[in-house]
Order: sequence, then structure tokens, then C-alpha cells
Amino acid sequence: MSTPAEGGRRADAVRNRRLALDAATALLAEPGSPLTVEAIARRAGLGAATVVRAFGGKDALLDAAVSGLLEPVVHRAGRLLEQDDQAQALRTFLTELIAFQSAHHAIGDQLDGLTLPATTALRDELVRVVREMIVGAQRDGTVRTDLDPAVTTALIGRTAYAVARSQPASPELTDAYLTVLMDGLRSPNG
Amino acid sequence: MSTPAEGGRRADAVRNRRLALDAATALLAEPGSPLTVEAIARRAGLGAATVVRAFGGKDALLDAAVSGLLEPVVHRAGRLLEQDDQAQALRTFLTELIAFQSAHHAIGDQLDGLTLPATTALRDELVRVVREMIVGAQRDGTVRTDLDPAVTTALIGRTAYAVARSQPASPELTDAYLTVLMDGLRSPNG
DNA sequence: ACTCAACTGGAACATGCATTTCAGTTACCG
DNA sequence: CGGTAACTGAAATGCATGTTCCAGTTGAGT
Repeated sequence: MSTPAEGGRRADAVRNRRLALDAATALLAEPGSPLTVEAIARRAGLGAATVVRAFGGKDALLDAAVSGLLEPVVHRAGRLLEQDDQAQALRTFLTELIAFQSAHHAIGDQLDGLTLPATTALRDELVRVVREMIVGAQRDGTVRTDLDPAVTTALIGRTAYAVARSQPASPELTDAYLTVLMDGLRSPNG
Repeated sequence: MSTPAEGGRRADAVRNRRLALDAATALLAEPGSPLTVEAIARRAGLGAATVVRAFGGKDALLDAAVSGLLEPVVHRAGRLLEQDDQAQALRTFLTELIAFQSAHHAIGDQLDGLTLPATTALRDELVRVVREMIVGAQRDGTVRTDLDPAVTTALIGRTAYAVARSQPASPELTDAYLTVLMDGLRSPNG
């Protein structure tokens, strides 16, 4: 669909494509892993050339792996949007997002300057959902209205990412972040 | 003193050392610059070998350049510590720190995983000063006491860095960050 | 079974980088 | 001035990585 589809491929090619994807996904969860084509190939039990060809390049492989991990997170965020208390939904979502990013440490680590179409689309969708949460919470009166929702969303995105990158992952830091953020987002005279 | 000192060096060696340092410093302020030895050498009007040898390696050169930029920032933070209102001192310092990091974009960009002795020492000093500001503000009653100062310091360090990395530098984002942070750090029932 | 296009992977290649080499140059001391 | 050790920088080296080549292998249609 997005990347070379399963069309008239041979069975071994399909299987190796899956192996490469699984290996890349596994390495994304291991901090300090090289995340090179060589490492992915070794993990998958394949040659480097096969790994590269399966997706048409390393970037496309990483795009598939990262977006595969990100998709359930985005889906979960959409579900939280249906909740009554949008401020609480935002807090819950951020907690889960930070846990997710901590678990898949290399996602933000190695992929900073790349252009990955599927991943970018999911990230945009995530931004959209978070902004809706903020707007909803403003409507509820639980989040201050003197800040532009778009700016607030950018603020949350950047800082949450930074907190998740703490090494090693620190529950106290995450707690402090959520506490300060949510209190700071409350109406100033409330 | 730290790196090969001026000892019995020839005049041209001393001059080229300075040229290399200035070139590296200049490149740290230019977003998107390669920051390679080649680029530094071209900027300095020297050969790559000369640039490398002047400091005994690229890392040592960057350490000298970054710590040279960071030193006045640390000094300024120490001066702010003498101010009466520590919460205000913290806010002022963060404003300046973010501006500084935005101006020298590449500092955090390219130097994430390196071990630079002088730079690390200055950063530790900076952390120490910020923690003192927080403790002082807690004593003043302007910052909540239900958070560990060390954790709060880590939180501020990570998030300020993330905000400064926004591309392009956005005054609204910095404003929103400082507003939310300082309000969130106030006593919850105040 | 037979065929052959698709597929594989080790090896060669390409790229971008820091560092070292070394023949030539130059600052500095006497 | 010379002599010489320090210094210079273009080129060579080393290294890590992604990508491509190609001779051999294999899945799948007949």
C-alpha cells in the first residue's frame, strides 16, 4: 500500500520483509543499539542487502517500524478524546505517551532529522488530537484560555519528548512533569 | 591549562589555534552548518590537519568552543543568585538561557552524546545554581515544596533545552513555557 | 520434474567523516 | 644570516555506514 505491497512477491520475500520489520522494531526498544542495517540484518538472520531491498532503503524500513509502533498510540489517543474530562484525558494520554517513548527509546533518539512519511502523518494526527483535548479542556473550564491551543500543543509535544528521553527513565521526573504541567495549565486564578 | 597550553609554541601555532577556535565558535551559531573539521578548517583558512592538531582532536576543540560560550552564561546565573526574588531570578535566567541556546543552535544539536570535560563541568555548575534558585524560592514561599529540588532542576533542564530547540525559535512558545512552568511551580493552593 | 524469473547475500562500491603521514615551509635561537 | 626543530596542509589512511552488483539459489507456474 504505502511501501512496495505484497503484490506478486515470492513467499520468501514476504517472509523476509516481515523478519526485517520485526528485527527493526525490536531494536527500536533497545537503548544503545546501533540500529544499523548490519545490526538489523544480523538480528533478522538475513543479509544486509536483503533487508535494504525489502523496503527500498533503510529509511523506509524505519518508517514502517516506527509507524507500526506509533499507530496504536494514536488510536488510543482518539479513544481518550471521547472521555468526559478532557484535562484528565490529556494527563492520561501524556502518561502513556511518555511510557511508550521511554520503552522505545531509539524512536526519538535516532530519527530526529529524517523525513518518514507514515510516521510524520501519525505524528500530525497525534498533534491534532492533543490540540482537541486542550480545546475541550478549555471549554470545560479546566485549562486556561489565555494561551493559544496550537502553542500549548507544541509546548506539550516538545517537553513530553524531552522528559521521555531522560536516561534512565525516571518515574519521579515524569510525575513532577505532569504535576507542574497540569497545574500550570489550570486557570491562573483558580 | 586544560588542553595543550601556550608553552613553548611557535607564534603561528598559537595564532592558528585561536583561528580554529574562533571558526568553531562561529559555526556553533549557524543552524544547519555541518560542523565538520573540514568546515571549521575552511572557515579558519587552515588545513584540516592543523585544526585537529591545534587541540589534539575535534572533541577537544568543540569542548573549548562550547565552554567558552557557556562560561558567561554560568557567570550570569551566579550573579542572579544574589537577587532578592529567587523565583524571578529563575525566570530571568531561563529566558536568557533559552535565548542563548536558540542563538547557538548547534550546541545541543551536535553535542548530545559527547563527553566534553570543560563543558560538562560548566553544565554541572549550572545545575547547581538552578537548584539553589529553586531551594531559595521554596524558602521564599514562591515555589511549591512538595517536589524534590533535584527532580525539579532536572525537569527544568530538560524542558528548557527542548523549548530552545524549537525550529524556528518561537517567542510565543518560550512565553507559554515560562508562564506554564512558573505557574505550575507556584504553591498548588496559592 | 523442468524452467526461469525472482530472490539472496557476500563482496565490492560509494560516501562522509576524523585522523595520520610526510615532504615542504617557516619561525626562532644562536 | 644559518641551522634546525616546529609547524603546515594536501593527500593518504582508517573507519563506519548505506547501497549496489552479481553469481549462485530457490519458489512457483507448467
